[in-house]
Amino acid sequence: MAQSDTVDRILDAAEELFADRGFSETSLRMITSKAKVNLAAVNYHFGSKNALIHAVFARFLTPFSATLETAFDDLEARCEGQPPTLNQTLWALTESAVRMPQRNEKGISIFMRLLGLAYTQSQGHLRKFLEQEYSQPFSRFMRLLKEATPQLSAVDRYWRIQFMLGATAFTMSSSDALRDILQNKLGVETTVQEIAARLVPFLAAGMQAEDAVLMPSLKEAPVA
Amino acid sequence: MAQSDTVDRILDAAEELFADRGFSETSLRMITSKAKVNLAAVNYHFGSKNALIHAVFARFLTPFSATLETAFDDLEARCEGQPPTLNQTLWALTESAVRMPQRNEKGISIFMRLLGLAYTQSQGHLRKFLEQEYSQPFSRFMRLLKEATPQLSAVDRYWRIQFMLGATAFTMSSSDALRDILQNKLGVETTVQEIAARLVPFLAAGMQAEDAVLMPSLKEAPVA
DNA sequence: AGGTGCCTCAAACGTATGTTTCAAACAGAC
DNA sequence: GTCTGTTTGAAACATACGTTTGAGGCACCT
Repeated sequence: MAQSDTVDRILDAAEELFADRGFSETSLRMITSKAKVNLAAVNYHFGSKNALIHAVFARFLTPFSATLETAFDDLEARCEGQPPTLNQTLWALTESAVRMPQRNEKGISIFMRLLGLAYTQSQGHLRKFLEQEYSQPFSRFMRLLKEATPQLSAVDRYWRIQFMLGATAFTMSSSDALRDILQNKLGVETTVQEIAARLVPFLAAGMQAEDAVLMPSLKEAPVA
Repeated sequence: MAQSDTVDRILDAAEELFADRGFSETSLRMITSKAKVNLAAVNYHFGSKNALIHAVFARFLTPFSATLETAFDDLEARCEGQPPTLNQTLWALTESAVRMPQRNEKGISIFMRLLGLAYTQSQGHLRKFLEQEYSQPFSRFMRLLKEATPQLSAVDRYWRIQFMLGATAFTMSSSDALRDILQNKLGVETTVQEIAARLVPFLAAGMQAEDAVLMPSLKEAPVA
């Protein structure tokens, strides 16, 4: 075997198991036995379980954020000073994700689920790690979003970004299960690319929705 | 003390801790010590930790699904045969949630987070429990959605419902953290009602977006 | 007073977890 | 071949978990 292919085997097994079962619910013994590796190897190579979790994210996120930066560079160059539209920005992100070299057939969806879990499970260390490690492309995406939706108030934009993130993370995170259901119910096959193609228009439309009206309950029952 | 106020103290503590930290990350010892109750009381009154989780959901969900049913009844009666609009349907759901009698100041948001966790954490027993216990109002909501969006193909509708579910579950599931961020960044206070008031227009707009176009990467770079 | 159910308590049980240890195996340099 | 630093191996460690136990308390009934 190549020099310490143990490390990669651990990362592969951990990535898949974390995505399937969450972080706390995945033990080191599950990981090492799936990876066919000795238990102590994890602590030897990574130091701790938390550090392993960080490494799983870093292996995907570091090349991805580089890809994303150049995609944004291209986009801004093509727009010559004018701010890119919302659709363009969302597509730049989506295509960067979809075009990432994929380790196996499950591809991007595993990682989408991991990102969803990172936000959902209250693993303080993970959020802190992600925020301080990948703040640059994140901030840039936020800036592009802001320039593409100047009509929104900061608060509206903030919440709608959360809604976008939620729709994306949730859908992608369970896309395997959802695809199966769709297959059984309607007999339709679906790829991650097609899901993305459906998701982006949904997100763009929601992002550009009319301003929220007052809640009907505060006045009368809603009509029409 | 009143007859077994222990049960309620356990439920209160469990509800809050589960919402804060997730199910696996919350131990019975945390719950019983927060509730100022003996450790064995959980297994005595509920039988197991999983059964306690179910009880936490049932305490909220059972009255809620009753409220929701009457809300749907009212809505359909008001529409006199015509199918309710998408906005009406979403508002009926939202208002039913918001109007639930709240046990404490944190109110509905704790429970929204629990529902999000239920979908996110891969606790098989929980999803099974929720699906077979509350399938009726769920199916009814789905039927209303279908009648409110006749222009969508079944596949489009299916995916967009997942997007809605994701935006809702994800946002609500981390709404405390998000509110804190918003508080610190922009100095704005936000109630769950206000989040819901922002969420519904976003969802409705996304649900009714124009049909998805082909993915730009399949042809040329996106312009305008 | 005595007895009966329901409940609480402290302690223990068995198991699973993350981590550590230390000897053995291995690779490459001399 | 021998030495050196790195990696693997089986076993143990300490801790935390969910659950069970059995003795005790308390209220209520006859």
